Amino acid sequence: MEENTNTNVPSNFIREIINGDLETNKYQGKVHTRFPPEPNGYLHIGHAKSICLNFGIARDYNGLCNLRFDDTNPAKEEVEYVESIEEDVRWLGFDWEDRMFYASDYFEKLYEFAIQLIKEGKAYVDSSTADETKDMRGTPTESGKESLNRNRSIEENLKLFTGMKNGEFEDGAHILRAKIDMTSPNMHMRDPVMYRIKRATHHRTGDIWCIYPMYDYAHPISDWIEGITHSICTLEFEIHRPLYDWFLTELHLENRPQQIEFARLNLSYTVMSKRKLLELVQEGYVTSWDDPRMPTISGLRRRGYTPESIRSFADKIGVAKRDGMIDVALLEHTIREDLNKRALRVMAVLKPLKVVITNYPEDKSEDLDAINNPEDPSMGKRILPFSKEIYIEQDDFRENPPKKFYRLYPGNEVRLRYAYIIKCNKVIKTDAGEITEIHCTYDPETKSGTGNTRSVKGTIHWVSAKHAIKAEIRLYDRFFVAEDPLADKDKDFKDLINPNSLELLNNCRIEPGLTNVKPGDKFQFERQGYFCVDLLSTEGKIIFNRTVPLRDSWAKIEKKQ
RNA sequence: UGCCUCAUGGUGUAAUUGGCAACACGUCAGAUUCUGGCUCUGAAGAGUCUAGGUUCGAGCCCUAGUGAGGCAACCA
Repeated sequence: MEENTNTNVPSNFIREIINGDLETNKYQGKVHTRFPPEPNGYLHIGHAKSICLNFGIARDYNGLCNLRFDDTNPAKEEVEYVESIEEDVRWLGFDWEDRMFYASDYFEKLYEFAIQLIKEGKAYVDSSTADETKDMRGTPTESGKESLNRNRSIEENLKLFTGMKNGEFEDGAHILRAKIDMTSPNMHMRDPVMYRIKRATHHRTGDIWCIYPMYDYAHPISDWIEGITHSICTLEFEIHRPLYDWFLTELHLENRPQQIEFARLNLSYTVMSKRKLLELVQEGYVTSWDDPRMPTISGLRRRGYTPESIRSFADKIGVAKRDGMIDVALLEHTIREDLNKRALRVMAVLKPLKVVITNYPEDKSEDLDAINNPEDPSMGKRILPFSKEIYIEQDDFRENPPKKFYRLYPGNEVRLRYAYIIKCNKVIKTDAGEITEIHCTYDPETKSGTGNTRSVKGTIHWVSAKHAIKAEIRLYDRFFVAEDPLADKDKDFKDLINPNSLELLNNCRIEPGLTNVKPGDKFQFERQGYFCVDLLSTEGKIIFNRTVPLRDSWAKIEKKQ
């Protein structure tokens, strides 16, 4: 039974499990997954892995995937996060149709199940303090001790738990615990907490409840209620699985979902934990959750990443149980791969150097043809104005060229892309020796598209000085200097922030056709990289973010020298 | 001195379930090129953590080690 129709995705252990379940007809041929974020922060690329995994499996096996908000802790959760999560999942290209749920949808049912467990003697109310509970739990190597309240009568437990629900007690006065085994080598089985009293306004249920279920209790039941077959989560929950199964067993539930754990994503040169990302935002190391240097979905979106590139990345990294670290180079590869096919080519000069073409008529200007995307002829052509004074990239001129430098230097010729071959005759400098402009002559016989066969080693980009428009361009680089900013536990990861992660250029010149760009528009600036119009860009002030530079083999050659 | 899990080129995943270790990224070289991009061609790079065992045959099965990660919120 080969249900996997997506040939881009290599086999993985989760698909093996599903294939096995399909063969044994464990779930009557059904495959139903879910993506269950807690709405307490913004989604990041690690979540994208999980989203692509869960929705991807549902798609490939003709199954379903739910979006479920795991909102059992009102102290940390907000609607703002719910909304951003919905937006991000949708943006990534996935559809939960009418299956958006909340753990809080099941508060009533969860409460009834808790009563059932109390009645069967499998749960009890403990009135110990939090500290006492902690002390009694033992350590990984020493077993715990039973609470004095462990043997309360069912009637008393019922009365107390009802009282907890009805608001008769202070926060922290009691908890409801599952009666399992205080000597278990698995700490999570030592009478885990099922409910705590917490007076906090829940973003959906308001003040209706003052007791809230814990994750370990709510999650298996929520999965079961929704008919989830494969409950996929990250490795740190592995040790919770016996508890997940315990609740389902003790509640006598049929068609039980199974929890499967995979390794979370670690990406080099960044951090992924919500707490650390929050720290970066709150302490002003970045401007916001969607700062283009953030590994959040919204940050990547603003940086210029496409949903397609992120999905392709998720497919390429695979799924396994061993934790490792993925090289950002792979992420960068997927966005280049995607944008290479689709992005309009355009000329932009980031650090302008004026070139005067001395033998070109003063008032003349020409309209030149430029190809929009050599990878896709259907994208057509555009017109580029040319005139006597142009700007080229400062990096494309050297007064004293190193070996293998094919660009402009005194006495050398280069082709101006889509225009003419020019020759550098003179370098104009200030008294201080600073180069202010270059004087060149052009060869009128070498106009692009005229069939002239004379060729030179280098081709450089340019814009016409009097036609070009100004723009601000933000060059982003990796946010940390260390591959794993958390590797050294004695060091604060914030000390490893790359001081040059943002280079702001506000004197850039871009071709005039770009006057009306809109936030989110994506381009390849020829020879430089992929750029995207920033969220805050306006007609009066155009702002571009560099998504990723082009691969640059010259930079490698130069570095070697 | 516990319990759970994991171990395959630099990185990340595969390996028809016991049959010549493959793919992608990265790296290097070359070809092509009006983008030092793309594309194309080729190369280097692991003999599968270690030691035993079973077998005609082991990355895969068994035993014992070693190393790494996780587990002691009224967080998820």
